[in-house]
Amino acid sequence: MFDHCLYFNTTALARQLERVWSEAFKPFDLTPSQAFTLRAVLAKPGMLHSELAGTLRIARATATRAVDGLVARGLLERRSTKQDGRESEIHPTPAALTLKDGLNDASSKVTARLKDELGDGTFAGFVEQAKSIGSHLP
Amino acid sequence: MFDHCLYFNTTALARQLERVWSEAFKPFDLTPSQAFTLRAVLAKPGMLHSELAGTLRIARATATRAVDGLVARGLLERRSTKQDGRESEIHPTPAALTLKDGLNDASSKVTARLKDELGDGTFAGFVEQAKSIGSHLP
DNA sequence: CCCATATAGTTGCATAGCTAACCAATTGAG
DNA sequence: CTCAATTGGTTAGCTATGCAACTATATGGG
Repeated sequence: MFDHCLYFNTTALARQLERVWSEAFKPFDLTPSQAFTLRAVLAKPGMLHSELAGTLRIARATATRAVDGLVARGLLERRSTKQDGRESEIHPTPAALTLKDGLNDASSKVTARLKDELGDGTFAGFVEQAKSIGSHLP
Repeated sequence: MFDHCLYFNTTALARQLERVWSEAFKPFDLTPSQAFTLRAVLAKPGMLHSELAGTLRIARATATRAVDGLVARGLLERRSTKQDGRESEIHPTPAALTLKDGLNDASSKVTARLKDELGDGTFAGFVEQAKSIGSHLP
């Protein structure tokens, strides 16, 4: 019925992938959103909220809530900057640091598995196209 | 940072497309989900909830709620079937019938515009790949 | 015929996302 | 220097989605 619809097929695929990545991060008891938020901060400790929103391509409000959740879980903490009283830096706690390699490994593993199952070229080509299409949209 | 991640890029694109299609259906005061639900039922009046869930590739519970919303808006109605007391058919109301062509036109228009902006081959190829990847996932 | 099992749909609870409106701090034009 | 405009972040309120547990109705084996 919506066989040729870009919206329909992309959103449906996104929901399927949500399930696959949920499974991958389940050992850490983190959802994909939480895991990606954490990975972003672990890759650049001290980043600001707006920077996180940009990195994750989500709205600032959503970034606020993602950080709230991980602060409550004891994995992130906020520190206000000296220079600008509006900003606050996001830092991983020691507990988060112990997860860093595991999270990155879990991601690599699921990626490698899918590349294997789908074919390496298909995989990379699709991701490139997704980025290219996104770059043409508002 | 997540430049080569299938999950990340697909979900990010899905969110962008959500915005584009929201705009397309705004004249009808319908969200994309509502519009697609309605289009599915208009294409096959009397379909059952589980069939709708299958068509839209969403969970049955989500289909229940989508129909709830459109029943409240006076666009759909439920009718229990004679044969099986568990089932209920979903039918468009007369109000919904007047929207049918408009909705399908709006979809065609946004699709045509994107095909034009992205290139016809890119568009179709991407959709095919999305379906193919989905078909390899659980 | 009756109970165990299966199926259609619903409900409860939770997550993630958005926009719009807001607060607080900074900046800059006059 | 002061006040208007901007900017970083938060809050409120909404939608869509999922899973798990539930209700109610069939159905089929003994």
